[in-house]
Amino acid sequence: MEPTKVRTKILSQIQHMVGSAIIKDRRFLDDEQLIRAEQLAVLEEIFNANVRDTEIRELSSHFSAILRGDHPCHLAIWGKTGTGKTLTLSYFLNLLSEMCRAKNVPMRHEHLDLSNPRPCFRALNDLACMLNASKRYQKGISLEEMMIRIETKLSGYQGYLILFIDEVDNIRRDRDNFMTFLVRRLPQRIPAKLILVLVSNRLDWPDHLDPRVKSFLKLNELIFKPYDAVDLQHILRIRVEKALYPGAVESGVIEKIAAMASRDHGDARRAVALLAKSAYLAEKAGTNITFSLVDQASAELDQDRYLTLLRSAPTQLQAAMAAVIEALHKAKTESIGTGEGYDAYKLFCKRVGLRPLTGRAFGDLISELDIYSLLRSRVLSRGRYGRTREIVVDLPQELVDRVYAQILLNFELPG
DNA sequence: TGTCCACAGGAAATACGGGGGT
DNA sequence: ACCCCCGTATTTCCTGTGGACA
Repeated sequence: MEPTKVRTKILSQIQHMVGSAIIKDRRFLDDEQLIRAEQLAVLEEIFNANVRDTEIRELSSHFSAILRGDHPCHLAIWGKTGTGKTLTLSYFLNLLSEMCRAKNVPMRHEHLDLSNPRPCFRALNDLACMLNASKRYQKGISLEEMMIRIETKLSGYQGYLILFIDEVDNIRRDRDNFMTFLVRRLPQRIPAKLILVLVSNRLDWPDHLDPRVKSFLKLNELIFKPYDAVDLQHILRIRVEKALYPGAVESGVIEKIAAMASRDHGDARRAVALLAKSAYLAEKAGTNITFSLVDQASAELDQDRYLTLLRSAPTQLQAAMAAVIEALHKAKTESIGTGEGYDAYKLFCKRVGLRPLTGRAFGDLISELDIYSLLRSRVLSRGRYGRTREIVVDLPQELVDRVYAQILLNFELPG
């Protein structure tokens, strides 16, 4: 047999034996693993399917002023997570900067990503780092100093400067300070033509802004609508094509995933995550992706969210959660009050050698857990028996067990 | 109707870890 | 080495409160 034939034969045998292998390139199931260029390539295909058409047209009309030498005003963009704000914008800005270069219009753009919350100081520091105006600091330098460094660095630049600030409302403290700097102070002190692109996922975002800043801020608004089921289908098809072998997906599955995701939030990232999880399950089970696997994947994805959230949570928060679970278990009732929770917490801390916090602080931990929806708490007055928070954990028992086990693991305790 | 429980939750004070300037 | 500044976490201190009970 000639070599190539052997090759083909073996390949086809392997193919046959691993007939269950349905994933061709798993990187395309996880954006984190794609390099920037690939992400943009995927995005381009999505745009080619006329998804996000209106948004891109609006962006173009907003920024076209630059090519004419005008100074467009700032831009506020609103859209929920996973509606492609960040990617669309960076795609667009890259394109724009190419055009500017071709036409000899000086333009630079920077992307400040605040997707995890940070205080004003860190945000400024990050900005400074991006502009090479300063090294990375943890603490210790005054805000004023940081601002001055940024200004000095930019003092020689005369062209357009587009600052793309992602998730602005994630600035926890001193947001007004930060905004005042960007909106009022910076434009006055640097020669560049500054255009801010402020992205947020809350519609009411500008409302709790210092009125003085707000009146100063001339905004153009652009809204990213959540993807609808049809958009999501396009997006998923592209992924399926790149990541899976043909025929791996049973008919109707894409439609189902798209429908589920668009019903929830229209979040493309979650749609892709659901596809990925389904594919992994299918591969493990040695079948194609079926309806029931999608359901299963969806359930597991929900649970994973809680577990990863908890894994990276501060120890005190984990201790509080474990205590609540224990107390609830011992009480044999649906709910417990803050006092019982706190007692259990102190006990738990003693067991794992953790210094217990005050009752006051414990209350805050409970509110935080509530925000993460790991538990539900509401204040309840029991008349002469005082006021307390009624704490309930309304997660499936299986998940509660897994959460508890995970916490014990983190404390390196035997189950 | 008033009392009083068992906390909630705001504000200010304090502790702490880390860095800069000199 | 010293002192001061910063942001963050926690404590301390405090006032407030819905309703069962007398």
